[in-house]
Amino acid sequence: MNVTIYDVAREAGVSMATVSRVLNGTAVVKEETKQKVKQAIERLGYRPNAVARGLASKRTKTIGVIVPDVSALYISEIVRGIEDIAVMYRYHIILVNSDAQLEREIDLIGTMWEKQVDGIVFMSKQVLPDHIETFIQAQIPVVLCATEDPERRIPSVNIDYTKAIFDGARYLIDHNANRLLYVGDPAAASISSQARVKGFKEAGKDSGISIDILELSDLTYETSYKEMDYFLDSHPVPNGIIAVSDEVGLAMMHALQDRGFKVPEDVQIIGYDNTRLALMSRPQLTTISQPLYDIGAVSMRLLTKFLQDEPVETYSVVLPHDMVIRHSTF
Amino acid sequence: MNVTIYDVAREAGVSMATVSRVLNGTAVVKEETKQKVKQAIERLGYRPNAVARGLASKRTKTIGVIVPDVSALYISEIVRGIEDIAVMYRYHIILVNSDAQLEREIDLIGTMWEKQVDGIVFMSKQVLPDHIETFIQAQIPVVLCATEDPERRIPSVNIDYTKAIFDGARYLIDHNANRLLYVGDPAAASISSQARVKGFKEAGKDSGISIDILELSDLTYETSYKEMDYFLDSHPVPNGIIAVSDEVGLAMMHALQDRGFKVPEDVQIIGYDNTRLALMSRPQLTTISQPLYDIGAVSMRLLTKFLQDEPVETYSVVLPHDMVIRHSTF
DNA sequence: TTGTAAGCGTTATCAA
DNA sequence: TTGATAACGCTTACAA
Repeated sequence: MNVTIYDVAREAGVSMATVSRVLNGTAVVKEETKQKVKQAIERLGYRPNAVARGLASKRTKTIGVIVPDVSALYISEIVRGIEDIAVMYRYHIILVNSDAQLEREIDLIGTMWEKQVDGIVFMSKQVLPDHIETFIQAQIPVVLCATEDPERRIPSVNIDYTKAIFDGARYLIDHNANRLLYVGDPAAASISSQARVKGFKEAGKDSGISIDILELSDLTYETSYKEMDYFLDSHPVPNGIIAVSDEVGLAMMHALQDRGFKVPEDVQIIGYDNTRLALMSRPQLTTISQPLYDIGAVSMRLLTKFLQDEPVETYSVVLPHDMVIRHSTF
Repeated sequence: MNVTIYDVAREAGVSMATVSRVLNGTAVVKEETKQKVKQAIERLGYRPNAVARGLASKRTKTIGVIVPDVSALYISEIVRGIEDIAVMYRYHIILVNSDAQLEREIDLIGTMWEKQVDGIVFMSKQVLPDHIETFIQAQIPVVLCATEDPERRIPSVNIDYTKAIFDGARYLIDHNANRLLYVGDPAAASISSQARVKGFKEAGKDSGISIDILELSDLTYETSYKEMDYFLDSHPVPNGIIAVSDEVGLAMMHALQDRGFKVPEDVQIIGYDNTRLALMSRPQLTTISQPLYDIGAVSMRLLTKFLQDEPVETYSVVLPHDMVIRHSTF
């Protein structure tokens, strides 16, 4: 059998209440007693049982983290941010993958509820009424991470996707590009896609600028390359491209280069995410950088504020994005 | 206050034991009673409290997953494998990052103990006596994932790193390379590094083959590029290279190409991991593929066997690796 | 087939 | 400053 708080109490010649007190520092204990208890703990190799503690205190010091897929590069970076801050505040995270499926997401929120997590960091393509309803029903503090509630009823941490793409497009325009192409997934796929397309369109409203959009069926290098290649058969070559990711940006670069076009002379390209990929192309890729780690970290920090009843100024945190200028643009 | 099993019992007009029985299917319950209970659960929106259940049953259905850093590409892929199988067996995972620091690792094992996890999937550079001791003390089933106990006291899942590099080197030799270079981190850094270097040396024992090793100070693209560039100043150009990762392989390729060498004509290059990166270079990178997802999945599966007292044939599982031939080799 | 009641290992509320 | 003791919400003998 395992050593319990009761064993420690007996060993130290005090009551279990006192042991609990020195363990949690919830009340003043005479220094001498405290030492006795600590020594007993040491001697017995006692470890408090977090489950029992969770039951008694109704707080598990555990956060549910629901993501579409940890193995996605940008997500694992965010998760790292979440976990680091969680540890800092003495929380642990239960990590689950939803594969971006609504039913599974709802189900997972329920499971988190059963697990009595103190809070949830939630990530998904979009937030639907079903989500909101479940959150409310479960009565668990939630922070949306890189995800937004259109009605802003749930706190969230994001960057301004619209402005990010807008800035990128403006940069191209300011550097003499006038035939712009945005390459991404179908805008219907997620809130952030819609936001990006919106930014692109806004930037292209100038006179003399033509804009076009290439919707990819998926966001892998191979598909992007092929579909761009196909696109070029029937469309004039753009001289400015913004891609939804560095991987797609790289595919664009290769598709163009393989047709004999020069980057950035003939066409300038901007990627997205500032992954290591952007460094490994020739020329190196200019890219829009999202502070992924920070998005995770700030989400978790925001959640801790709710959990500790700290005052919260901003419910919808917007983190600044950045453009990293390399050599695929002027 | 939350709905408890007691509320359900009253609502259904049965005892809480009966409710527990229909919940867990631990005993036969009359169909009629079962229906009553189920309806009561439905009406009340009851969710069992996993913490209370964990305390009473002494099993939390939770697995601790200790990794150096989730945000590392290959690790997040493994974690995904772990989580998928965990879900399949109705477990959840608590994920923690150790940053490969011994002290933190030991500490985390202790925390997992407090959390009363049913088992641990452990990943680290190496397994030291301190680890083993802590595992034993905690009395929690552990599976080492992509990590090995030199004395094989703890079950583990790996690929045969020695053979993987050996195979790669043999491939190069069979394709007329006779000046081989292995590029990796210092062999002292981890068990797997040592294993790889060993495989390389073994393959190079043939007459007429010269082998060399370049130890990188870190494994990023930039550093690798620079250190290779420096290396080439004072060493003859190898005609066959095996890199410790695709990223490093890519750096090698670029360093060579920038000096005017042709890949694979002048020098053949083999990467490691079969990441998406390998597809994105020109020429595309031949690479040694580790089944990362599977390593995670099999680790977790193995752990479930221990947890459910299923018979286990192999304590040290070795998964097959693979060579993906592309265009950086003949 | 069902009910009773004793844990599980803490925290938290009273008293002392 | 400390000690009893009642929760916490469930599982699990043991009875019935």
